[in-house]
Amino acid sequence: MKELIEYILQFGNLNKQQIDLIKSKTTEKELRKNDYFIEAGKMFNQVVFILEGVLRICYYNNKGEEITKYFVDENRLVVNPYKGEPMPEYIQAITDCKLILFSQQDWDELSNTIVGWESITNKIFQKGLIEKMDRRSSLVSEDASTRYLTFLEKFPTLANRVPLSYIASYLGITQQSLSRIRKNIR
Amino acid sequence: MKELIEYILQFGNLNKQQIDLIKSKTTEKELRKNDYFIEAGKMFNQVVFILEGVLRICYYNNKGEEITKYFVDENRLVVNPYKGEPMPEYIQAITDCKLILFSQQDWDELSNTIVGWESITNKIFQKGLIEKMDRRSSLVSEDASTRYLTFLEKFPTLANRVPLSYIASYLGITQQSLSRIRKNIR
DNA sequence: GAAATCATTTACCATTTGGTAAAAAGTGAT
DNA sequence: ATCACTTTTTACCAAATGGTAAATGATTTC
Repeated sequence: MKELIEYILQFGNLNKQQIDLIKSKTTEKELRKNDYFIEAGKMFNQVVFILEGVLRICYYNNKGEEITKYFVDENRLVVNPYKGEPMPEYIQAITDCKLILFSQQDWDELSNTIVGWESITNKIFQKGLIEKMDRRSSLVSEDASTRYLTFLEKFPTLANRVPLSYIASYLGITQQSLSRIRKNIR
Repeated sequence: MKELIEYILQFGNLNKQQIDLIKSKTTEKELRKNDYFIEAGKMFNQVVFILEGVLRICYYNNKGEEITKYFVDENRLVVNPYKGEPMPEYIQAITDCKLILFSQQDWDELSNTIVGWESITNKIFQKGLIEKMDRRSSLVSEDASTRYLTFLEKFPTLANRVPLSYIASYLGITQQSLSRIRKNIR
């Protein structure tokens, strides 16, 4: 819980009362490895903070291949970018996870009590999007080896606890190619 | 100017007085084809609305190749995602352009007078980012032909007025490859 | 309108990546 | 330890893409 509060305080100041109010809205949830947290087509009306573990966002492309779009690990918030619409993607636990949950409603209604809450949540959301964009941008216009090396830099804690097939589809290559690349790098 | 106001009104309601205030903060600017609007490393403290023409955002990768990261065409706002930091990328006019400009300060200070302005600008910014992400996401995990076809769908007005070399680098392929792909599609 | 310049296509071959399949390595349960 | 199962690596060949260079086409300038 400390981690969550520290995370939020990066984006604005809060007093003890406000922090307690935020805490009072949380629930905890655990996921087992391979559990789906959200299925595509369903509503995702929660805000999620990852205490432990790794989630991935994935979907099926028009050839029916499962594509990993993004990874999210400890001390990050997962916010629904398509508020009010069904999720177009799956959210799956790659490892066992411990999560802190807010209902989207509670999360939004905190702005009725906490002055500046909307500004904080907008900053959080925007920073997340910009970071995601930055990480995905390097996946275009670089060859596969460079993409893998960049992945290792940008997700330093992930390489050893995520199946290679997920990393391969994140990088836009087959797992055979990724295996070859890993061999050449050694 | 009508186009700008219509654009903003998509994100929230404004009365005539507020609209006039917004209008009073604008200046116009024209660019010739190939002019750089912003150079990498310099500050970009403006908000730009494109009345006519096409801009591109580009940079040089670690191999010194010029990479087109994104295109922006008519009736879109260009907002600096790295407020307070120097721009890491160039913004260049691909065609002759007519722009409407706000200084970042004027743009931000409108929230002192217009209730809900911050909410409107956050929505604008977030929608832009989500759209950009959506467009760029399909560039990973699809083969080059599919990427080109997707580009034609997502930027239907651009194919005929943008040099192919820019499109190629946006798609992450050489212009020779793009030329081959275009030949096969015909 | 001709020359010069820039953009696009084509050609050739080298390199990278994909597709299919099998082998090897790792994991978990009994 | 063995078996069943999953993940990762390897191998082989086909297909796609890159790199270099030249030919064609389009645009600008004088």
